Amino acid sequence: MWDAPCTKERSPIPELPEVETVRRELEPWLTGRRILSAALVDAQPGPKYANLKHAEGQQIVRVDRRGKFLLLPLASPDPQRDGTERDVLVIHLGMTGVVTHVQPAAHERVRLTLDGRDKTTLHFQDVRRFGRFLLLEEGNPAALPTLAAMGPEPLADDFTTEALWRGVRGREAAIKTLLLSQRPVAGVGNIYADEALWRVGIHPRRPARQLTKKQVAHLHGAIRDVLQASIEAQGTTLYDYRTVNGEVGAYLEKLDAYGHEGEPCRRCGTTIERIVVGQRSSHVCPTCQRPPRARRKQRPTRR
DNA sequence: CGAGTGCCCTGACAGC
DNA sequence: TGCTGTCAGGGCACTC
Repeated sequence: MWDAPCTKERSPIPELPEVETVRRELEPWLTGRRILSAALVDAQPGPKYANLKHAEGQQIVRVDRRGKFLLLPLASPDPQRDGTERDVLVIHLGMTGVVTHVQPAAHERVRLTLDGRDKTTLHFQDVRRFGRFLLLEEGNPAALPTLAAMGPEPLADDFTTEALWRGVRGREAAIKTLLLSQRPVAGVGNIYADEALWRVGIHPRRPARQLTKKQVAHLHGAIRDVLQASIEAQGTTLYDYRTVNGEVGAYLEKLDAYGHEGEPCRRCGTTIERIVVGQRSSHVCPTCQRPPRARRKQRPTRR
């Protein structure tokens, strides 16, 4: 079981599997509902909550997901716009975002009222305000640059080894930094990046251009495996998380690298280290994941 | 354009 | 006890 370093872990950081779980919960609730009102609660207007008023009167057509973004396309009641222009309600959970029909005790940022008979209020709670809840007007995807430049969905058919290879080939940046950019593939966050890299024995700091095509093929498989397994597990683990106060084992036990600093590597027994890559904490086995040669120190500038 | 850095924000926790 | 400092991290603005 876990020693002290892990007991302070909080609820899971929303990555793709968690967001997909939320999407599946929202879909039957929200599909077809009309938004009667949209309002900020404990929040200041700003780009994170842009154009919310435009959602009023519109109908939620679907509940989609793109990477870690929830996308709710809206149908306008205006017949001139219907079918041609579509606004999209965009929700990003950030670190602490929660969408619920239960009134939160604090930190509610956005509230929607919906038509229908039950669960007619949607609350967006976000303690740390890293999340977003905004309306994206069609034709303005540049308002969310990460979404606009996002790579293929990791579990979709177009995420092939070849696609990942194209996304990382020749790049100088550390492979983990590149994965977190969402550009080679969508939805990979800090936890699953560490997990996938551990599985294939690639050091997170290794410049992407140093990877062989075979390594990229393995990485491609590992990303899919890790995310697929997590999605399958989330149905129960995330639910347990919400109901069993303080219970952390079910979630973290599935991970091999993330959160295991100071523990033996499950493959070779070497102590897992925590390092920083691209200003994000990273967990590596120094034996399985051979570090790249230290960068040559720059010569001191002469004077 | 790619790569790197700092910032946002708040609660949990360590240390004194 | 209560204060101060540190940490966590997705996405974005900014610089070079």
